[in-house]
Amino acid sequence: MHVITRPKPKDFKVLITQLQQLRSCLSVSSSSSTTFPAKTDPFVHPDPETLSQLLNHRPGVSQLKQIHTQIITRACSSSPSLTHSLIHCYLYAKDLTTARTLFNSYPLPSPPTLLWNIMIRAYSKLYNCQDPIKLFVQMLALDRTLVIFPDEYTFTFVITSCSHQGSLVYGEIVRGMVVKSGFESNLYVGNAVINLYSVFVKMEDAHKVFDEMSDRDVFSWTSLLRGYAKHGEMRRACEIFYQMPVHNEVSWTVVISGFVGAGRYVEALGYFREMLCDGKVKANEAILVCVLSACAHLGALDQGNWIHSYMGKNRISESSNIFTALIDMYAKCGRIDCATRVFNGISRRDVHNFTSMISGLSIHGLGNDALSVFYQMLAANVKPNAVTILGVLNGCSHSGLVEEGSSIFYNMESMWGVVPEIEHYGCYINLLGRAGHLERAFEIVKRMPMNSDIVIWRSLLNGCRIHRDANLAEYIINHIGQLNLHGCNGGEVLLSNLYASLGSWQGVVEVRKLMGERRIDSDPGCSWIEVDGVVHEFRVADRLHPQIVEIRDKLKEILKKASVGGYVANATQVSFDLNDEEKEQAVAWHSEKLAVAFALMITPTGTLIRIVKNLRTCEDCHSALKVISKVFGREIIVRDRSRFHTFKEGGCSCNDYW
DNA sequence: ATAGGGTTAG
Repeated sequence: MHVITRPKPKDFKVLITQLQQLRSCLSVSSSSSTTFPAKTDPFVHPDPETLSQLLNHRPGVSQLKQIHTQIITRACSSSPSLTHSLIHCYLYAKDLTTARTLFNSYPLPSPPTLLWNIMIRAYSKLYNCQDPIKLFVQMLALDRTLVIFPDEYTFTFVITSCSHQGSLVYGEIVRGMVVKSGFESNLYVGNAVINLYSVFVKMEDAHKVFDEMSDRDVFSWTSLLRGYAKHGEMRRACEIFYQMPVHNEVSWTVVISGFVGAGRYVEALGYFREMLCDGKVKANEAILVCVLSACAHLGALDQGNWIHSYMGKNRISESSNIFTALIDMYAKCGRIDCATRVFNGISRRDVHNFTSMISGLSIHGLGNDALSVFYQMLAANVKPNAVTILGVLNGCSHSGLVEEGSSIFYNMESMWGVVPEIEHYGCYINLLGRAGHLERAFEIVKRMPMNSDIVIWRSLLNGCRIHRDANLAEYIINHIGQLNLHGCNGGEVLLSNLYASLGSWQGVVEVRKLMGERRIDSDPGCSWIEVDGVVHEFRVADRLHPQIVEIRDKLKEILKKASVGGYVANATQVSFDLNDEEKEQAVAWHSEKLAVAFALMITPTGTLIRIVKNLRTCEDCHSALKVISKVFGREIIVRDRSRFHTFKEGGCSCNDYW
């Protein structure tokens, strides 16, 4: 039994006085002033009717407990209507435990359907919780003579709960009952079913239910839309989006986040702009978080800045999510100073805020700062999560902080309860490999509790490449061969790059042949550059950009000047998705070089150039950009897949360690 | 009553 603290009589007096005032205002009962000073002192012993009315005013937790105490001491806790109100109030106050206790002690024979429904709904909001289904099963097991049956509300909540907790099996069982009982024609129930199928990407089923519905609303459309968007089927998603009769904040969010999830950031921003032009829907927090994420991925600083000021003007509340997204955006757009300013302005920082800041410092190669924010976080009693640890380890890795990284890696489970996943191993192995502790790294790979994946091998081989350890590299390649890892995409690219950097052209040719047979493509390289608020996208050997001919000519000219400045083309990391004639040009047409040529072509002399790229910068581009920064007197900031490189006067901020 | 959002190693 739960313990209820006795109320302080004084608090209670205030409450009852308030109620009396309220009654007289509403003139609910003109006689109330005469009934109160009756036989017993109402300040100590309010009657059940007063208690019931007090409950109707949605009291806060402490008042609620006082009323509850009174109900118990006045011996009216067996009153169904008072229990009913109490349960409502405890759920409103988010105290599910007490609500459940009351529910369990509900006077026999059974709580009415309404109470079952609100209990199930309350649990379904907890997401990862089996209780809605357990309750539903209990409800079904009731003696049928009680005439307590699930209704359309029950089904809506139970199915929603199945979607939340990822239980398609239960969902389909419940759906069967829905169909039999005829409740599927109810709009809310039907929508819940569509959503269920969409969450599990069973789009044929979702569509079927949708098509057979007699009436649909924006929820039906949005649930269907979300199914396609989450699955990355953006063509279908857009079709549905344009068929919808109305668009609201949620439908726009689903489309924009769908493009972000599919890595199509330019389109995500395009839809955001369309939403603003459309003018019917104002951006809210959810949409801005998505859009900031798109800006972060693209390095679209101008648009990110615009959104930051838009939030100020439109008084969008600065929630934790927004702070996290802003820090991430500024950090990934190269403005670690702005990210820090946002971070410093947060009064109560949560895990996500800290994590975003730490990861941001790490990609800027500021390992020591990342570590100090991490320690600051621990001092503030904020518990790091799996992502936080990845961020710090990554920071250590970029700055060669082997001892600090090791200490965090070996203590993460005991100190913060974060079990090392393969990502953490990958990060740690990367740290050791880069720092030249190749044997130690390899030992860990062999002792890991899980199978190593291609990322792990790539980290190790990258270490071999940096420290020119051909023996270990060969050994690892043989090892990978035995593990038959060739089947997974990325393995082939890795192998061919490695053979190439070891100078084994025989190996390169073999792998390339294999890739051709299996029709394996490497991820196409892609760079973005924002000029005057417009993001330009360049792909390897791009032919799509409207000014591509000019850009190519400009690039030839640039490389000619660069070679005078000491640049020598280096094709050891050529990707092999090109044919022989294109091969010699392959390095020359890497997307970041095209982007730089474009920037040199259209931006004023001396302007800073900022480029974002989806893959790692190859050695050739890295050395070319160093020379270009000197020859053309430009600072060039490139964010590649793993970190920032600031090219200035012939050098790079990463000190060639990446 | 039912639909939407952030950080994530290389």
